[in-house]
Amino acid sequence: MPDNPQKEQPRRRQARGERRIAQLLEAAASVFCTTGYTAASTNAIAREAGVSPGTLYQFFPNKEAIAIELGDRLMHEMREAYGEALAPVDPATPLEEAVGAAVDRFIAFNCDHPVFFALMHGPDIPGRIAEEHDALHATLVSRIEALLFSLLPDAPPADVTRTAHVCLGVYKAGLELVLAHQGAERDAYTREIKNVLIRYLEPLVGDRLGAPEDTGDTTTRTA
Amino acid sequence: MPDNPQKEQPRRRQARGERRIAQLLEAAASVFCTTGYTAASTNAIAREAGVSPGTLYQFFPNKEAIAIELGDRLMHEMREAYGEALAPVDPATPLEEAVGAAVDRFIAFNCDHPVFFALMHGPDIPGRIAEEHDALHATLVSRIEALLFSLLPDAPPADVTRTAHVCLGVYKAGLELVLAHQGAERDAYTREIKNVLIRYLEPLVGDRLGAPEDTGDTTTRTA
DNA sequence: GACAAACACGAGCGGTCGCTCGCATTCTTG
DNA sequence: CAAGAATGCGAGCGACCGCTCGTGTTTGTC
Repeated sequence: MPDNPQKEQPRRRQARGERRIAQLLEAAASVFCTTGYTAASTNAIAREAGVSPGTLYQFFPNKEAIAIELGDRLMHEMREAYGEALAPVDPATPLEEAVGAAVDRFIAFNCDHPVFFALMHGPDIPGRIAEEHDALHATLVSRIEALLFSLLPDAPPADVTRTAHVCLGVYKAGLELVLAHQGAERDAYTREIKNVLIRYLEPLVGDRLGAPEDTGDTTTRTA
Repeated sequence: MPDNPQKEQPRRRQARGERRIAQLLEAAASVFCTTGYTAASTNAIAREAGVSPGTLYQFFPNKEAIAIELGDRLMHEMREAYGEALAPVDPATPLEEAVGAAVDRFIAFNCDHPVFFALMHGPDIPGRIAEEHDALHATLVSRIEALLFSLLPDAPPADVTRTAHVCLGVYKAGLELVLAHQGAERDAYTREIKNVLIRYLEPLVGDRLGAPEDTGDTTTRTA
């Protein structure tokens, strides 16, 4: 057995091929954005890229692979550019700052790459992309959970998890509103989303700072 | 010209036909729920209803008409059962009560009719359903605007509109979370959505009642 | 019972879509 | 330059889908 059955022989790509791949992915992003994944035909993607259907299938085994490759590149770019937004948050950071920074980063990424939203929120996406989305979703939820738990060590875990899911859901709804507007209105909606999240979380953690309520707690204050 | 060109002759339906129509709509609701509108094939709907494709087209001119009829019936049922949730709100009602009642009503309706969510939020719905959804959306936004305006007569209209859109977006995100859970967890998420909305709106209207802030305003207080 | 209208069937038509295949062209390598 | 690999083309295959049509069955009316 000279060849391993599972190992696909790595075709030696020429520079031309790499250019075609990038071109096809760009065309696919455009078509996915305007029509969604299922409604996007491979012939339309090839036409948008100015090549023939056969050429498209020279570089991608099937339609799903196009979306997967696009999703992988977006994920990589996201982790590279905004990975720190996923990093554990310093508990000393004011709530407004932490929420504002995270929201700004993710909204900026989605505004720069609208196809990300189209791929992740389509109801008809291929299984692999759905897996990636679920993984990202779970990562974000656990990050938010960690932040909340560091602020509310005595809260029931189920409540923390639920609150984290609500935060992420609110962010996604806000993202949709933000992407639907432009310019000053877009900024105003971004501001509103931060307000929603801050006002939602403030009563939970607000007693740590500056706004003491007579709830009888004796938790230590930072600063 | 003995016949009016635009007037479709009303076929005399027998009781059997009405039963078939209800049966087909129920099957369509089931298929739409599980696969979405575009991915649902008319053959699958007919199979689910236990009839042949030809029978389906005895009662519906095309696939879109099935979704439209389903949407119309849902809209009618919604207006009949929960129309009062759309009615103008008495400005004297406490915020918690108004928000809680509206959220409860709409969430109950969506839990009873999950196909409503599938039809209204699919990205591939036919134009007529999209129109109905937009109309409903606009109605809800203007209702919320009216409520907000009655509480904040001196706020810029653009801000009121934006706040209304944010409220509706938050509600929709919450609806998705609520529908994804069951039992006690579902109730807990419902409670959280109300919290998000109340805490978001409270700082805007809270100064009308009990929690005066030294913002220097001299607006008259009710009660 | 006679007759027409409504109901029911399911093979199949026209069309689209994902994808293939045979062949031409361009690049790399020796 | 020659040979082979990578790239490029586009007609078209097979499958599926929305929908039709000819035919047969049930129901209502006289």
